[in-house]
Amino acid sequence: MQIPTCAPADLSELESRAQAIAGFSLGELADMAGIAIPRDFKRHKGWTGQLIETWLGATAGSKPQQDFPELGVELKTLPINQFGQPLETTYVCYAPLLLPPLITWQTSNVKNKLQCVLWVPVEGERQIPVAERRIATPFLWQPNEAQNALLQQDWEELTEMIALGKVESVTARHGDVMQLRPKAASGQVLTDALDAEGNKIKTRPRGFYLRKQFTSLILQTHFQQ
DNA sequence: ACGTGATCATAT
DNA sequence: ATATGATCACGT
Repeated sequence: MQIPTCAPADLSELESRAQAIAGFSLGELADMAGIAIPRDFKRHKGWTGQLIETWLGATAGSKPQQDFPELGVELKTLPINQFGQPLETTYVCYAPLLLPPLITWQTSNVKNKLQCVLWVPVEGERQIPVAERRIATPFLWQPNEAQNALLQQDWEELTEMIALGKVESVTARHGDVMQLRPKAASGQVLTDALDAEGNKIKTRPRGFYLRKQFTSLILQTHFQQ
């Protein structure tokens, strides 16, 4: 098995590549790719995601769009426990705090990113050495009507808060399936936002995250069928 | 025990 | 500074 040298030409090629790495350990995949394996993720938090990107042929780099733009697919690795339940929330995208005036759910980055996701569940329990953690079964997901409605509802609630200049009163407790949380290198990083009077303020950058309960439902729904 | 808020590495 | 890849770790 070899690292692909180009992006997958179509959806079936992406799916084949994903199925091909299922069952392998992170150590095996890293060795075959000539990538060093960290002892833990304290200083290597995105390591698994980048390893899987390499194996699937995603273009490296940080673009505000999908990982496979020509296929309209976003890649997400998801750390799971021995029962197949998510261990972490899932980052979706940066949250604009100075809202484009005509933004709607339909035109939002969240909707765009979540239209089609290739989920790659990976064993993530800290007791398992990084090299021994295995890739579970990857699968493509598109939100069904109910899931889409939940996401839209949360996006609209959170976006309205931002639009009303109430970013700083939003906590991670808002949102049923998706939350807004700080997303930065440290608590000292500040970006522009608006207060309730429309004045520019400085606040911590935020990102949208999917709650574990929601990604757990996605896994359950997929694997029960 | 768990989720929230904080944090780490890297590219542009 | 923005944005990607996320997990860490403390307070509740």
